[in-house]
Amino acid sequence: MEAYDFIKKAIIQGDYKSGKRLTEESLAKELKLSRTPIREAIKRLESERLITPLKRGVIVRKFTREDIKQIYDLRALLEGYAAAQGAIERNDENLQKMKEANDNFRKILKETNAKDSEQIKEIMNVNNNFHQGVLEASQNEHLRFHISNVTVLPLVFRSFYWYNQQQLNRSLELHETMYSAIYSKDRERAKTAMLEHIYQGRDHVLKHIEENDLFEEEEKK
Amino acid sequence: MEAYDFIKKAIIQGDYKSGKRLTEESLAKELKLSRTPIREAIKRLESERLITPLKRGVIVRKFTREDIKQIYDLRALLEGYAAAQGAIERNDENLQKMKEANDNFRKILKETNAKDSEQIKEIMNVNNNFHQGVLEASQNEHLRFHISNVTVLPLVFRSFYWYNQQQLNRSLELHETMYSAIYSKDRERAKTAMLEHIYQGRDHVLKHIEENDLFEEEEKK
DNA sequence: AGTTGATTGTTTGTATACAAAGTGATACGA
DNA sequence: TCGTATCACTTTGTATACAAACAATCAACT
Repeated sequence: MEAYDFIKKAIIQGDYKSGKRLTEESLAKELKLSRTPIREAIKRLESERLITPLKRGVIVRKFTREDIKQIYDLRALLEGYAAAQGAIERNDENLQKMKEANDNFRKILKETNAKDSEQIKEIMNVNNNFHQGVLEASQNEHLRFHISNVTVLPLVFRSFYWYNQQQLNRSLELHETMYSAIYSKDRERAKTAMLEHIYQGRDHVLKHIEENDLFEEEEKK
Repeated sequence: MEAYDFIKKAIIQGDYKSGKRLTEESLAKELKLSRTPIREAIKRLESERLITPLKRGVIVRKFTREDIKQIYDLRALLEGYAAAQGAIERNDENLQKMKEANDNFRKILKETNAKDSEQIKEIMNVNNNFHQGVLEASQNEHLRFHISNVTVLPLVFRSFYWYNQQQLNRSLELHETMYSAIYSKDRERAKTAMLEHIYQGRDHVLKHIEENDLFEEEEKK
């Protein structure tokens, strides 16, 4: 369990890069554990598809452009639905959580113009809290589970590092639109804002990896 | 791997019933394996949420009415989207597969009025093939993965056992509507038919378990 | 009688040893 | 030089042993 959390975090944060080979023994040595708990962690990560099985051992999963597009489409579908449902089902606690996240978001953007890594972590955090709030508002545990599997990808996680100030402001704006829509039980407006927010993220990520040529192309035959 | 398949199948088919305690040793004895491969299987099933971890060991997951509703809502969302996308992205191979499934479906319904368990298995099979075809047509691997995790639940799997002839006919009808909609690239009609098909399934399952009082209620405090 | 504590047995967590299977390198022959 | 066979090495798969955590039972004390 400890091993699972450690490896998962390392993958999401990009410490273990795409394509990196993970062998049980080296992980065991690094985490000072035997191979047994490592094996369990690997099996779980495999079924979450964060790692790819080879004929022999596993590597950290590689994502193609096509993957990114598909994943964001899926995310838009799921989170759009969550926003729409949330607008109907939300309770006071949910509203509270969303509001708090947005207040903090605004505070962070106001206080500092410096884009240091501390600020980015805080932004990732409030962004996460807000989405969490929307999800909880939807009152659908299963929806929540599937979204969390879609959101956890390294590229999604790291995307905030490449946002500029204007994009961050737009994000906050959309969060606040969502909040007010969910508050006033406006399904459609909540959904629309969520979709724009997510597509903003998608375009941003795609552009970033295009510009930086971040994809090692898959092997050509 | 072998252990994983075996246990998963047993759960889906209902051989291991909801709430059944699974201990590593007894499974090891039953499958004539050591505990190690059993452990891996259990970890995977846990992350697919087919089993629930206890403080000590695991049990086959119990589903509540609320679970069923949420799962079907999710399935409608995902498969509805798959149908809509499929109507745009489908290729000849996809169409072929869907058509074949439906032809077989019709044949099965025509040939036999007897509702024996052999027929039911065949129907589950063609139904599965058709949905598979729609999924493939959507050309979204990630969508496919998530749907497969939603569809695999015991109650969903077994639902065909309780369909009557009229409901089966209606299912086929909807399949054929979907096929023709996807063939002629009619997004909306494809989606609508899929939604009706899935909600038909949901209402059916809910009614069945209501009538047969299939839920042991969760413990009351 | 009811509550608490100790004891015993069961089940999981972790480590390790050994077998099996894949990978790579080298040497030999065509 | 190229291909192939063999051998050594690495890495995973499985079994098993032991330790730790938990559960259940029973007894003793209030």
